[in-house]
Amino acid sequence: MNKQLLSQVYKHPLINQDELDRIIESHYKVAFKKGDIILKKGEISKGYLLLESGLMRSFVYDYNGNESTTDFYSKHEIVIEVLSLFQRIPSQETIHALTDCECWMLDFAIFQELYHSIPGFSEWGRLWMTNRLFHFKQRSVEMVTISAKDRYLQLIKEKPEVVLQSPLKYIASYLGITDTSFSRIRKEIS
Amino acid sequence: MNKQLLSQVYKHPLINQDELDRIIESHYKVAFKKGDIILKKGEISKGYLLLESGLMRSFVYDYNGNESTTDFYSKHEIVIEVLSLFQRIPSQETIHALTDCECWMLDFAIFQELYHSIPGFSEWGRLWMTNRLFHFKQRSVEMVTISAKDRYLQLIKEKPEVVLQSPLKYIASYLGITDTSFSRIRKEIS
DNA sequence: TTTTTTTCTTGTCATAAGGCAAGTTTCTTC
DNA sequence: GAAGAAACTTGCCTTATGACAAGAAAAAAA
Repeated sequence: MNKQLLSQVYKHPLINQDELDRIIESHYKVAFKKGDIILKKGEISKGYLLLESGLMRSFVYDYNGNESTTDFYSKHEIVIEVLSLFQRIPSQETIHALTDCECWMLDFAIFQELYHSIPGFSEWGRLWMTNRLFHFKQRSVEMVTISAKDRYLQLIKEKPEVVLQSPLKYIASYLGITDTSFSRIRKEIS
Repeated sequence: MNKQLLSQVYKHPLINQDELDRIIESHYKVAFKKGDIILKKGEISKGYLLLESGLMRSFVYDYNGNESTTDFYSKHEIVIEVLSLFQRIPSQETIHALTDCECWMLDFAIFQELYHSIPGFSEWGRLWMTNRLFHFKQRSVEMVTISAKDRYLQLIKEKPEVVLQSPLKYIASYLGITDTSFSRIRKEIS
């Protein structure tokens, strides 16, 4: 078991070595093929994943029934549908592997056990949640205050792997524009 | 001490009566005047508020230096800057009272104590956080998939008090458009 | 009340992005 | 490797929203 990645992700001042080991041992390995659906709209999420390698995306259907990509997940990131997992309700989102992926899985029941028995782990969880909240708040501001072109340039900087590995249409739907417009922006930039 | 509001907000299956009382007793009353700044960009948040009455908004400065309203808070809602409070870092956001407000305040240190000694409270907190995350994720999708006019109609439905009490320019910046455009939309609707 | 400031409206013109449709190019898969 | 299906590009025209500026109305201050 390669603990490198896991111990890096769960690093936190309030988590000691024993606890860290316990957390790490609770994960198990899973793999997905390109195109696999990890979580489907309507299902209840059973746990979350840590990406060892590969690329995933999550999306929802907007009011017009079009897919809208809400996020990309690349290696060393946590792939999770928070609302479905923690409220035990059917997911609005669908999670989709864009490449073959290797992951570490943590089941909900075990997560709960760790969350309530290791104070540092619940701090860690809150910290993570806080960052996500910030991410989406910022995103909702940027979606209207920055032009699509600049949002694209920002994405290139922050997640170059996405631009290299994802089909254009998913990037376009992440940027909130049509693939036609995105194609034009891309042309303009290169 | 009016416990009505507080016990309603903290209602959760895993919090028993004793615990609920302990939580409620930890809050103290504060009042703000219209125009007051509750938290200023650059300060570290000292705790959070529960609005008994009144209206507040939070905003950030976007890349062009313009104010962008990120949220409105009306009565019975929690007014908080999550990132600053939980990560103990200077706030990006500013929180601003749009009317006179009566609030219940909970200090960070006391919150932490409750969070780590009452399991139901940390569940409650995570649940709340989950809902906020959902809110902003959805908002970031809607900001580009729905027209400004429809976002306005939605706001009227969901938070009519905002439309009645907030100056037009803050609503416009919440919708992500200029006040000029918003004025035209409003005209068109009425 | 009068003055000043802020908030809101309206006009004209510019621009980013969308809708639709026709073509290419690149992947699948049989 | 040929056929079909996706993915991507390009052209033409429309539309939502922005930028700037002038003025009206309302609210705050004096």
